[in-house]
Amino acid sequence: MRILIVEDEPTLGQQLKSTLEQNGYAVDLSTDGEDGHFLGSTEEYDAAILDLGLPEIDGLTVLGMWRKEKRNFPVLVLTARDSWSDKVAGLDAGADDYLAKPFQTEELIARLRALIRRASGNASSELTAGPVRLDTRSGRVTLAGEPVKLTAQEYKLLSYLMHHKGKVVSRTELIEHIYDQDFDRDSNTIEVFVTRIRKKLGADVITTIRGLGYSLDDPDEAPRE
Amino acid sequence: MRILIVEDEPTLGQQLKSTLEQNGYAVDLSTDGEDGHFLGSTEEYDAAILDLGLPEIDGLTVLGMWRKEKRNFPVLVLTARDSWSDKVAGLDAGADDYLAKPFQTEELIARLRALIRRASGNASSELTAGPVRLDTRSGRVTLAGEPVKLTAQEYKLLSYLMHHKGKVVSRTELIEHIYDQDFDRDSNTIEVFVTRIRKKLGADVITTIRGLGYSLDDPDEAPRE
DNA sequence: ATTTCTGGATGCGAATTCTGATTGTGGAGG
DNA sequence: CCTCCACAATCAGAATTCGCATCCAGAAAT
Repeated sequence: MRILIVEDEPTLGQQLKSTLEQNGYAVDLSTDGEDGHFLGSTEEYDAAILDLGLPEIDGLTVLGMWRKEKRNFPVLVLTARDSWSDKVAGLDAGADDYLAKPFQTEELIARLRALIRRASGNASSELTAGPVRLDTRSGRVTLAGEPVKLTAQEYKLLSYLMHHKGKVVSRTELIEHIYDQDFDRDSNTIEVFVTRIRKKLGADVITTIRGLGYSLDDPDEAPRE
Repeated sequence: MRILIVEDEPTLGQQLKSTLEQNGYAVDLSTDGEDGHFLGSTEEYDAAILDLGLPEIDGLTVLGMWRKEKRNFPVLVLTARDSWSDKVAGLDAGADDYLAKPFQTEELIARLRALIRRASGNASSELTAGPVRLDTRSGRVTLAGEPVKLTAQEYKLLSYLMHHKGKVVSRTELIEHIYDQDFDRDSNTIEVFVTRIRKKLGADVITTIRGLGYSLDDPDEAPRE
């Protein structure tokens, strides 16, 4: 985990840096707003600790710029001030947490952990197979980056296959997982939907294993002979 | 957005509930740990406010159980105690934020907003999608700069969609997140409100994915990769 | 008391799914 | 090497489901 500290007071900054490093973080320390903003814009951090009382550029401004640039790492704001209106302003400006000086280092560490944990919680789970990409979180499918419109059943079928990538899935298994309750077993809907998916995503996405079922393989992972 | 409050003191609990409701949240209130834990386990919340000093079951225990059950909504912990060691314990138990009693309601609201914002992966309190802009701080919505008057429910629905921009959101999910506990789940209100929002903001703001739900897309957002 | 808002009902129109028939294909056995 | 057969793919029309607009009554706000 990589952390950026923007803190103008050298003693505190250094102390924080070494404490965090002892806790297993990689830390960059910047002592003024401009430099700090630049680092946050160009490097990849898992979180930032930002002092509001900076010389030259104010901390809130730096935060605002990051957010405008779509820099979405969580930011923990430090401030000497303790009025709730400042806290509200900071939180609404895009800060994720707030800590008033002076503080216990343990509390800082705990809050930082909480921030990072929370931020990693909404990583989108993506399933890929060749050029096909399915985001289970947003329910979206793309083919080579281009969004593809799938109907409800098409999506369910593809989703099941992608969750079992590389495995041979029988027609029965598909019917059981796509339809609730019992469903007319001798119907060829599965074939129909496989056809339709192939039309939208390319014929080679789903492989037919004659007599057994279908399988979805990732050409990137299975080196072809 | 739907919030769970677990607070044993009835006066404070009721007061919080009505304040939050005035701010456009759907709120369920529980006055003891067991019931609170049950609600948090079975219903869908966008955040919870949890008092640590509960009778019978301790707040930290409730929190621990939720986390063990993989209930990942953000939790804001309230406590009368003010020692940092308690804070650290709370945060490490899986709390996402911490507020010591007594507190300013404004700060609570601001922290709650920040929690929900971050939980949905948004950095800024200004949510935009094409010409539509929603300011979670003021509760205002503009279309191409022009202010638009939305009713309470319209705002709730739009707000939820904008917090989950790009995601396909089912009707069930919408009902669960903009209404509280007791509400008739099979009614067509969602459709009605979607229609009304489209009338005010333009038909193309909300996309229908037949059989799956609705999704709000940002045309400005370049499809990544 | 008046106006606005909410939530449920209804019927229409359209997109989607299903059915059944037909055409296509691989491979085992002659 | 060819044939045949079982299985798979495709197609088009039918049936169904789903979503939308509209309306109305009761609730809530002003």
